[in-house]
Amino acid sequence: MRAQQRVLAAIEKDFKAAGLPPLGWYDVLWELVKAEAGRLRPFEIEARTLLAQYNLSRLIDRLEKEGLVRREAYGEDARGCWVTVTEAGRAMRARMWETYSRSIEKHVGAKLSDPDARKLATLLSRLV
Amino acid sequence: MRAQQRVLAAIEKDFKAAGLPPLGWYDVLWELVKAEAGRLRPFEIEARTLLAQYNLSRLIDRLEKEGLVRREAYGEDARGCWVTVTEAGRAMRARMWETYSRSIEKHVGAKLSDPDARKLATLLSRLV
DNA sequence: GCATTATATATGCAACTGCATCTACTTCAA
DNA sequence: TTGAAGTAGATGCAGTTGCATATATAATGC
Repeated sequence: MRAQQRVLAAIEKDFKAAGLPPLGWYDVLWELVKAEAGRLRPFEIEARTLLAQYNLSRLIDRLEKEGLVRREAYGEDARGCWVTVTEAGRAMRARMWETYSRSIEKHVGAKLSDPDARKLATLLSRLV
Repeated sequence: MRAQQRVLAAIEKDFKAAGLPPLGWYDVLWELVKAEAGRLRPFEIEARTLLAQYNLSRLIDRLEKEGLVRREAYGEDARGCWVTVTEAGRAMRARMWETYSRSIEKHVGAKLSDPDARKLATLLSRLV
């Protein structure tokens, strides 16, 4: 818990210093960029990111307001929608990754050898 | 990040199911119970728990409203105060520990051997 | 001494979260 | 075919957080 708290705080701080939005935005944008056609249903994003449904719904509001994603109709089921990443969204993800990757390297990579990092990942994976 | 999120959510869920307050309360009460005379200055709690100053200030408000701690004057510096754990606070900490310890065992202990848990702790300690 | 700076804690406000519930569909079963 | 139950997503509200700043007191430099 302590380690997570420290590392997360350090990364968020780097993001803020770079004038970037919160880290949570990255996860959603990244899932969308990875997805086929750059779009997913909200419930798919939910499953991939572990965001709560009501939090995701509002996070999409914020991303949409910033023009990083678009909500589009989902034909086969009128209840649903697609969330599609825009060009601005892709650009923002790329820009965030520059800071993020450096931040991960600084706060995690620099403190563990590659075998140790792998060992850590293995141990943690048993908890999920 | 994922592992922490999952484990924390599972523990908070156990707390809720047992009708207990949030996990954060435990940390503060435990620091106070461990401390000499069952009291600490807010900034000492802050350093031990990694809570932000403004969050701690309001957490103490909530604990005080529930009668679990008391704010008392600190003679040598009129800016400061003592936060003292009450008998009700000690009882609550003990009650929380019953759920907490079982929860840790269930969500962490049961998934790692003792040597693996030690290894994990060692690796994580390098990140803080 | 006295103004400046630093420290300890609190607080107004805006943003975010959790919870419960709502709306709008879809599906299923008789 | 229709009513009950299920699913996708949104939202009102209360509680919590982060940020900036306020308040009160102490320490420090000149």
